[in-house]
Amino acid sequence: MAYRNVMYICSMQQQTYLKGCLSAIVLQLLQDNKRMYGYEITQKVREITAGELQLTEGALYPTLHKLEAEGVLSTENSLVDGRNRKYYKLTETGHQQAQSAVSELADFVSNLQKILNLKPSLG
Amino acid sequence: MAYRNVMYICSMQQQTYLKGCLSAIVLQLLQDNKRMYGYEITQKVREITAGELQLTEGALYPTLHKLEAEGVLSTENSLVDGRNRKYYKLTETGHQQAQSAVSELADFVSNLQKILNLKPSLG
DNA sequence: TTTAATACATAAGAAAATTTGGCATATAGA
DNA sequence: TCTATATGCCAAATTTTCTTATGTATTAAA
Repeated sequence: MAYRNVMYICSMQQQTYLKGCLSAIVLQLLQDNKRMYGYEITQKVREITAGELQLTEGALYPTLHKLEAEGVLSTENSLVDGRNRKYYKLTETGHQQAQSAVSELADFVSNLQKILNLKPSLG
Repeated sequence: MAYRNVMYICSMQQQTYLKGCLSAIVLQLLQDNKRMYGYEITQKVREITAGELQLTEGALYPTLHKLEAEGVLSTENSLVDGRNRKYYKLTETGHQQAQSAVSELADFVSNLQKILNLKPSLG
């Protein structure tokens, strides 16, 4: 059985901050790429963040299933090199949801930065 | 009885993204301000983010208690205008923890931005 | 005197991710 | 050939964390 917990090479703390952002990250990636499969998403995030962020499969797949159940994502299966892949892409309504989720996340990030960059107050 | 749920004027979505960041936000504010009390923290965040982020008391107070129990924060009570205030400040070890937590959060924000700003891939 | 603001606190429940396990195929190395 | 690694999907139990809903109490303004 293969060793799975690659996570420990990442910052434990940053993983904590992921809470709540996972759906938005998935939606953003699916706006940038027409279709992606689960494993590909985990690798993409790892690549973009130079290994600093690692989506766990235990978190990702339930999220994908939930988004599909909500009608935000649709799927199509394909067999590649003898291995199954399940591609996800945004539905029509999914595109709208993705845009609003991503813009809200961007706003949140901007608010976080305001807090982090805050100069010491006098008093 | 006073009306409590001021939260509905904020973005529900952004509140979701808060998950996991609350402690780090508190620690950052306490690095910028020698001491703060709970209610003050909620108002400070509201002020900094122009009302876009609202820390709920139900989330904040347990977090403050947890950080105190961990030895990150210490408290002192004071009576102001007939009302009790519980001031929190960073302990010595708290300062170190605050620094690492905040820098990790900053890294996380930077990673999020990489994901959000990602240009569409070819293919 | 009722409402709103200030100020603390707790408890039940939901939401979301983690942990930990499972299944299966392909490939490279010892 | 045996093993580890990489690829690819999934689910259940648990834990963490926040939301929602209260409770208590003082001050001030309408």
